[in-house]
Amino acid sequence: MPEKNTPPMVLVDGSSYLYRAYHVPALQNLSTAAGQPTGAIYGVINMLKKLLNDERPSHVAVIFDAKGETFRHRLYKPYKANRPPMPEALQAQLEPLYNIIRALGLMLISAPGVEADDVIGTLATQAVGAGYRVLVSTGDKDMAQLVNSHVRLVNTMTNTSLDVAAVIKKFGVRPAQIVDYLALMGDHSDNIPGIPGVGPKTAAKWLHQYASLDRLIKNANLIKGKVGESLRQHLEQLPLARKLATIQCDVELSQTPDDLKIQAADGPQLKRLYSGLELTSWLPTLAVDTAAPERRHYEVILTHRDFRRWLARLRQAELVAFDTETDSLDYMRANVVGLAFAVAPGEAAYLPFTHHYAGAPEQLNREQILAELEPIINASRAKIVGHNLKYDRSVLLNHGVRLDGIRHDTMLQSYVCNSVASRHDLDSLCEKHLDRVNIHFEDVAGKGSRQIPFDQVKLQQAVDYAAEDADMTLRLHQIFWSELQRQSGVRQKQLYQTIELPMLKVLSNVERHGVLVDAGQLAKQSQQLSEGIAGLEQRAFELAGEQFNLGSPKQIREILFARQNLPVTRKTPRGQPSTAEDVLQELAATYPLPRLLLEHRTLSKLKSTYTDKLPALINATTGRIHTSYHQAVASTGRLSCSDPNLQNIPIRTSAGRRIRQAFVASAGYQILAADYSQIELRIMAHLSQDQRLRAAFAQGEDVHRATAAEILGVAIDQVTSAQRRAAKAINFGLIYGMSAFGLARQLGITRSAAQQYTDRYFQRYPGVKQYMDSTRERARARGYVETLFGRRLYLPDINNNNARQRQYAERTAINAPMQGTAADIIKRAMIDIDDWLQQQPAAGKMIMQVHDELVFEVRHHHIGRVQREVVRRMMAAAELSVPLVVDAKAGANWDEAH
DNA sequence: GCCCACCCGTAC
DNA sequence: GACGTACGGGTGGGCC
Repeated sequence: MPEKNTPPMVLVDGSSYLYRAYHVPALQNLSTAAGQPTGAIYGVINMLKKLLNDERPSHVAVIFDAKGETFRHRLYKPYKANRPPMPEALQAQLEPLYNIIRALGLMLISAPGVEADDVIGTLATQAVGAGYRVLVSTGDKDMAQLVNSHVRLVNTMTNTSLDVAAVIKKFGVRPAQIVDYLALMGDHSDNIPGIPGVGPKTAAKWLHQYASLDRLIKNANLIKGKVGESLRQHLEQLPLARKLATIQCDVELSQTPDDLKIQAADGPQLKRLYSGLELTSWLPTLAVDTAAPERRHYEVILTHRDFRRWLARLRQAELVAFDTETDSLDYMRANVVGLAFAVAPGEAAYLPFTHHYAGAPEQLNREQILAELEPIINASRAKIVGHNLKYDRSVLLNHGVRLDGIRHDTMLQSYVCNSVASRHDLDSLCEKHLDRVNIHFEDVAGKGSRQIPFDQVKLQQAVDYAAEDADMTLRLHQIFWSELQRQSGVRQKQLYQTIELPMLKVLSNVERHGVLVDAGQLAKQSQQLSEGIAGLEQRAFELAGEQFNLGSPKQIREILFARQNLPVTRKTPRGQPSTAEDVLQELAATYPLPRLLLEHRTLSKLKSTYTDKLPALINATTGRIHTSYHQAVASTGRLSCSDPNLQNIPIRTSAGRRIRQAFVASAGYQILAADYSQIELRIMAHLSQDQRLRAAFAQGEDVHRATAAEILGVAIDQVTSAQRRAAKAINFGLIYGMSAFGLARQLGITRSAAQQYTDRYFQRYPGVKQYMDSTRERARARGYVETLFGRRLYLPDINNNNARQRQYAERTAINAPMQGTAADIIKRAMIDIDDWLQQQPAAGKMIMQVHDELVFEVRHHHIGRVQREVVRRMMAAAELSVPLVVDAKAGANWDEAH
């Protein structure tokens, strides 16, 4: 019996592919500069590649019709007589196409005197006899006669597949009746006449009624009506038509099924062929094409005997790709449902523990097996490679098992190789780097309301999915690791190994410890906010003269600009009148309603995003909030976090700060907050080496005040608060690559005034000007910018002809080195501090990172020592040519610690 | 009911 | 069009 899990044999109807590709309009003009047509080649090879990727066969033959007469011509002179000869443009593509197929390591068969159909029929029959599962790839419906429980048709173009049931559904007859069905209908393209007036419906109906052509012929007299008459008139042609439609399954061939095993591809030959045909888009895929023919051997581990065998393999392996399957995305609540390992490409296993559904087999004991595995996954000689192992580490800790033997994480590898890539999840990386589409979680577990937890997924599917993920992780590691080995990747490799990999564990510790929030306090605030919101609503309704939804920009727009005819000063990117904060702020000077809307927005934001949301996220077991830090999201190297986002807790307004008061410490502890002062401007001073800016920091001046004094030409102690505010806006604007227009808008001044400010700034700080110019220039020349520690940020649009996109890339080029270097520095500090804190577990824990700030929960009597040590280590995280200043303060809650 | 774009606002 | 990096809430439209 062919195993469902073993790779299939694929028999490709090359001729059917060839004609279809030739007639694709988009491919018809494809040719080399010298005029060699290549469209059909391109189309056929693409379809083949897709087929190989989709079906992953172990054996393949691509079969073409050869020249010359066949037995069908001898039986029936007019056979295929109305076929025009092969067009010259197609003829010319045959030899190169054959050569590529052979170079790909695939068996090519073109046997004179035998039609492709008969070759396929014969091979399929022999292969099934030898125990293979066979897929016939074709668009030709005649082949449906070959279908049985071991043979399926696949249509690569339409992505459909026909098994016995599908044949019955599609044609209304069983595969064995297809020949009779075809004989009744005839085949115009082969010039075989059918019974006039008989189409698919009638043919199927008759065969349903009489089971076979023979019995139909015997009962032809019983058929009524015009078609019955027609049948009786053409009865004598049916046996011949049947013979012509029957695929021969016993022709003489020089190949046996075993000969069709995929061979190693000939890389150099493929390269020559692709280059010669100017199919340059395929050159980058050569690595995939020429990879050793894929072996896939995925096992399920259900017995102790199998487990022992795999344990030995895991012990022996230099690297083990590892993945946990769980019942939840919440890393604090998730339970391990099963584990997947890969020890070599294609060699993977899934070890299920707790799959339960009707008929699920007995599985090994989770706790016992995890205990036996711990020496491997927690070994000091780390050998575990995984994808986003922070999650797996956490989940295993839920079972008391440590996963600290982490050697590599492919998500972090992808991130350091190219942080700009939009996504670094396993599925995306497989598509991008392995040129393959994985089984997605949704494919096995469903999505939305229909999603089932992984422990209810059938083992068969779970093995395919989980083992594949481990397998792919190992393969991705090989790709990324060789990229990082290259000379050009030396700094990224350093960054990966000394910053990103160690950060994984630090963040895991921070996440798992969590943050204590006072739910009672927040509930009280929610209540007060509700009252405030209700009051504002009432007053707004009175002013508007009608009720409306204050939370709907669309309705606000209607009330303000249509009903009350307030002036439109700014529009949204979609051309709608903007109701954004600064616009309402301006209108509030003249009209009463905008002020109410602003206050309403502030209050409802605080309520919905913070005071309502945070208590809902408290973990029932720990009583604390456990956020998720994302280490591979922000393109500059910063962290981000979600569920909840603790990096945007309000601070600027007093109502907002009350939320910070709810971030508290447990009994006997205090909150300690330590933040870098002006770190990005200091980095700008360091990177630009501007003398005046460096001097300001060296002398410990208030940098915004100093900037104001410089550009306004006043003494430093004469700077007014408005002047300082303007200088601060300029300083921030510089970091963000802001234009004079943006500065003008920010400060509410004219564009020319803003231009004067920036001109004056660059006059006084020429080093900064030079640095900005050279950064843009280098970005244009190299296509990327980098941080002090070698983190690279690619800027594909830096030379884009579209001014908008190009300017956007230029602003990123200015901002990324500063923002990114700051991110590198605080990460270095976190690693160092975490290391130190691990040695004094009683002193306290790191609980949050907010870009330039670290927050700790520290035992009372350790505060002084921890504060000194934290500040010292943060300052020592980088050696800049200006001082790195850290402010720190302890308090009963996060607000007090500022 | 689910998904997504849009607008807006919070942080650094 | 015009200031970088994030996350997320509410609305409202489209889709099933």
